[in-house]
Amino acid sequence: MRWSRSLIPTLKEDPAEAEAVSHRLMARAGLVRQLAAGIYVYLPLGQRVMDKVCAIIREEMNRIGGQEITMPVLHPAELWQQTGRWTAIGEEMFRLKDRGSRDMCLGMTHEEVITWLAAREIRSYRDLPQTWYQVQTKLRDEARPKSGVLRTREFVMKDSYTLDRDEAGLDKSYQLHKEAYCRIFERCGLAFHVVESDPGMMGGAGAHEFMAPSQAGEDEIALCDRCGYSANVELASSRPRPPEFPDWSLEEIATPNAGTIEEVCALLNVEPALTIKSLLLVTKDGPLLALVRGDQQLHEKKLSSVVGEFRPAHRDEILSHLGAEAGSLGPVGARLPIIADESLRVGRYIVGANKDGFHLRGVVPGDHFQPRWADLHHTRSGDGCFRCGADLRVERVIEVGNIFKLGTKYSVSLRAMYLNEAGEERPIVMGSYGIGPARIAAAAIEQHHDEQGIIWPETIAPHQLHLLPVNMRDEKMVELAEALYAQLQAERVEVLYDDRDERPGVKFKDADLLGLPVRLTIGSRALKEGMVELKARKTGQEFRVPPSEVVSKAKSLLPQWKRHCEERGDEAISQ
RNA sequence: CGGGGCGUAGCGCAGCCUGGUAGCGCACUUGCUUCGGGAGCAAGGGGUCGUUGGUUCAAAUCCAAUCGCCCCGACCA
Repeated sequence: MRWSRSLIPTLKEDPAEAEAVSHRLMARAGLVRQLAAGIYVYLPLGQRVMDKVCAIIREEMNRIGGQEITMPVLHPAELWQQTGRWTAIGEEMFRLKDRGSRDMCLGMTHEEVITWLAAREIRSYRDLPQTWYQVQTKLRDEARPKSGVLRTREFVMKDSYTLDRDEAGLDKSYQLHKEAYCRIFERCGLAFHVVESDPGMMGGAGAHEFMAPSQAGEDEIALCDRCGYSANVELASSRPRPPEFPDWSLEEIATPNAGTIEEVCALLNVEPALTIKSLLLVTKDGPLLALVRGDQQLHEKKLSSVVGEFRPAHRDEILSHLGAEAGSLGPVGARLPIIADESLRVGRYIVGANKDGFHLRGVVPGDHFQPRWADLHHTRSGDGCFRCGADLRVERVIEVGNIFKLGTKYSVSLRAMYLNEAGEERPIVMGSYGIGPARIAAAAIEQHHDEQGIIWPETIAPHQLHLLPVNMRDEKMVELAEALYAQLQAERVEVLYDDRDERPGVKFKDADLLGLPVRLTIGSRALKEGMVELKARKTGQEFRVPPSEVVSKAKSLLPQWKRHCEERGDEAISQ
């Protein structure tokens, strides 16, 4: 590709609205432009990256027996009403009416459509298993689009769905997807973790997420380096380190004007881990006192998975149920259901006395009050792994893929059935699997860049080689550049030829910004000795070679590319 | 949806507090010089100051409403 004839609008400065590294670099390198909040145009280089990523995804999906289809973006409401998601999903779904006033929506995911298709095309156990996938645009009216292409309202997703006759079949399909996904992210040059995740509204029996470490991520995962435990913090269990418990006996102590944990701790000169945070909540079954250790955070999702929806109590409710203000609440003597975090099973603590200005010291949970135990705390770095006890590490990550065991949730509601050998009607057992190619591209940039710009993994770089003649007014240089351009193309090396009549500094800066794996510089310095220069973007290594050796040297600097070419035509792994 | 910030030339910004009719850098056009890390000189083109309404002799500037974008939080199939 000749730069002079291409749309590659690089920017010297960061766009004002871009904060995340990948957002800044994608805009500056001329990969994307923003049309509106969470809506992006992919320019030629950005499109090439997306094409590369999608090609890898398609290869790996086909390898596990996936068949590509394309489902519609526009869906009739009826399908979504049948599964209950028409009402279960809120404002995140784009809804509209057609000219006949029929309710329609824009597809944010395709379980409904795929199940509709399965319901009408699958009849017998002989038709199973099946793996169907598409690479298609999803629309979600996100409450807050952010971080460039990391969270957008319109985005391309590879989504696939497996159809099996039973759980065992699903397990196998699920495992194949898990392995395929690992290969995809590896080939795209990403560092990533596979973690257990919360199946959430997708319903079903199990789920994993593929998480690429990055500061720009929105999720956090807990990792154990010793036993390999890894989970989204939404789900992760941990054992907070117990403090040294003083040998307190039970007594009431005055704590005037000390309401918050910090104030109480400052007043009594103790660490927060020796206190208990008591929160009065209102559930649909009435008031409930929830307890976590003073240095811990209540994990609202964990609690609501145990007690259902809840809200904090109002001041008058607190006064009427416990007879004290929020700063002096405690479980002792409370005539309320109490739920306490597991980490409180041991120790002696300071708790509110349910009497303004007083606390109780030396309270032993399970002894002085009887709670129901549950995992309610937020996992933090340094907590003990609940499996092996080693220190957990909490890392910020970008979710680049997820896999769900759906089970029969959708096949039952949409009547996607098959007949087994005995002639009995059975619901199809389904799985659902998603990957965001734009997130892969952005995560790759987040993980591979420096002050000067992007450092693309070879496999998803928009081009392999950046051909840079230093001076386009030097006939000899141009002659050689043109010859090498033709030769490299003939050898199927993807070349971006910077044939612009720009000053060298501009071209070098842009080359670093675009971050193609190999730069081929043709300049007067080396040319005097009949040489040209090859430089690896990643390592900064430079090589002087005669023009005749450019192709072989360039290829040796692109091992991934070479291996990828050799691998083409691999036999598919059948299911 | 709650909190905060910002909308002035293609991009990045100043001007606003203290009203007097718009400026800087980059980019762009032309010419000359320059050519291995974002060149220099000279001459140009380009802006209903997000929008609407109000105050005023006069509004980019003050007031109100509204739209848009970003960040934090809530939410997130």
